[in-house]
Amino acid sequence: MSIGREPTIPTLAYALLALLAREPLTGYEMSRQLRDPIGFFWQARHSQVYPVLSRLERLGWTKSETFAGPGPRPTKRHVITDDGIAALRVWVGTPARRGGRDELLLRVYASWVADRTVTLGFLREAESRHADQLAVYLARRKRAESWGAADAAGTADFADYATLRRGIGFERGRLAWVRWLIRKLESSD
Amino acid sequence: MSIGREPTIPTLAYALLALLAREPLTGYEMSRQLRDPIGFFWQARHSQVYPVLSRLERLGWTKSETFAGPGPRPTKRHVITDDGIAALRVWVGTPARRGGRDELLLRVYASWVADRTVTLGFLREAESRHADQLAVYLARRKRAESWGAADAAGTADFADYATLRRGIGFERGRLAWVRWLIRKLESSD
DNA sequence: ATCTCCATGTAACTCGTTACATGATTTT
DNA sequence: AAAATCATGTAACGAGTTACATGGAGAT
Repeated sequence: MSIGREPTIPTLAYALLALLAREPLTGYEMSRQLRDPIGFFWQARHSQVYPVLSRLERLGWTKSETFAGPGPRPTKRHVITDDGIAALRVWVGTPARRGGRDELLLRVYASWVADRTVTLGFLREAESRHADQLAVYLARRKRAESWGAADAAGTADFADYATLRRGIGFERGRLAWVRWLIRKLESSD
Repeated sequence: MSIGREPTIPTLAYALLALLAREPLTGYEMSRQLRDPIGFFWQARHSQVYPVLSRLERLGWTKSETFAGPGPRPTKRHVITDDGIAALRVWVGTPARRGGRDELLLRVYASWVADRTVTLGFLREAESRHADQLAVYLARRKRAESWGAADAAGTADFADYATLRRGIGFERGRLAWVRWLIRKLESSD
C-alpha cells in the first residue's frame, strides 16, 4: 500500500506501449510514427518520447537491448513485457476524456472581425491541405483493403484500418464543411 | 546575439479576444464559455484564464472596469480595445497548425490487446455520448436558423453558426464510425 | 559542400490541470 | 443543511515545444 500519490502515467506512455505491442522499436522509430501513421490522433516529439521510455523501463513495462548504432550514443531497441501489455489492456478500458483543440475552428469563430479575403484565404489553404490528406488516407485504405485488413477484426492490422477509416471520415467531413463555408462567403456580397 | 525576443502570445489569448470581440465579459463568464459554447473546439480552466487576462491588459489589448461583486474580491468586466481587435484580426490570417489529440482513437488503435467486451463497452459509451452531443447541437442549429443566422455571413452570429455546423458534422461522422466499428466487432465471432 | 536520415539525450521554457483559498447568494 | 452559482486569484505540478548537443552514412 503506497500512502503517497503514485505519480500519474501520462497518456503518451500508453501511446508508446500501443506501438510496442505491435513490434519492438527504437525511440527514434516511435517518434517518427508519432508524426505520420498515428500522428493523425496523437503526436509527440522525440524530446518527449525518451524520458517516457526510461520511465516505462523503470516500471518494468518494457525492456531494451542496447547495441552499437549510428550517432554518438548506442541505439536501444525497446520490447514490451507481459506487465506492459497488461497495463495497456487496463488503460484501454478506462474512460477517455474528450475535448480537442482545433485552431481552424477558433479562427473561423473569430473570422468575422477580419476581411473576407483573409478568411477565404485561410479556408482555401485548409481546403487543399485536407484534400491532400484525404488522398493519402484513401491510398492507404486501398492498400489495407487489398490485403484483407477490413475482415481481420481483433488484429492490430484491423485496428490500424479502423483508425484510418476515421481519418477518412474526418477529412471528408472537414472538406465538405470548408467548401460549404467558402461558397457561403463567396455568394454573400 | 541575444535580441530581446518578445514572448509568444498563447492561443488562449486569442480565444479570449474572440469572446470579448462579441461582448464585454468577466473572467468567470469567459471560463464558462470555454466549457460550453466554444468548448467543442477550445477549452480552458479559470486558473488559466485569469493570468492571460492580466497579460492582455498589460498589452493594451483589453481594459477592465472593476466594481463590487459577490465573493471576497471585486468583479472585473473586460472590454476589448481597438488594438485588441487589430491583434485578433492579424492572428486570424496566420496559418493554423493542426494536429489534435484524440484519446478514443488511441484506445481503438490499442484495442486489439483487450477483450472484445471491453472494447465494445467503451465504444457503446462513446456512441451514447456522441448521440447526446449531436442532439444538443441540432437543437441549437434549429434555434440559430429560426432567427436567420444562416444568412448573416460576416457577422458573429454567422461565425457561431458555422462552428456549430462543424460540430454537427463531427458528431455525425464520429457516430457513423463508432456504429460501423461496433457492427464489425459484433459480427466477427 | 551541404542536406537529410539515423539515433540518442538534456535544458529551458511555456501551456494546461488540479488543488488551495475565500465568501455571499440562491437553489435543492 | 448542503450544494451549486458567482467571482476572484495563487501554487504545485505535469504535459508539451523549442533549442542545444553529438556524430557517422548516404544523397543532392
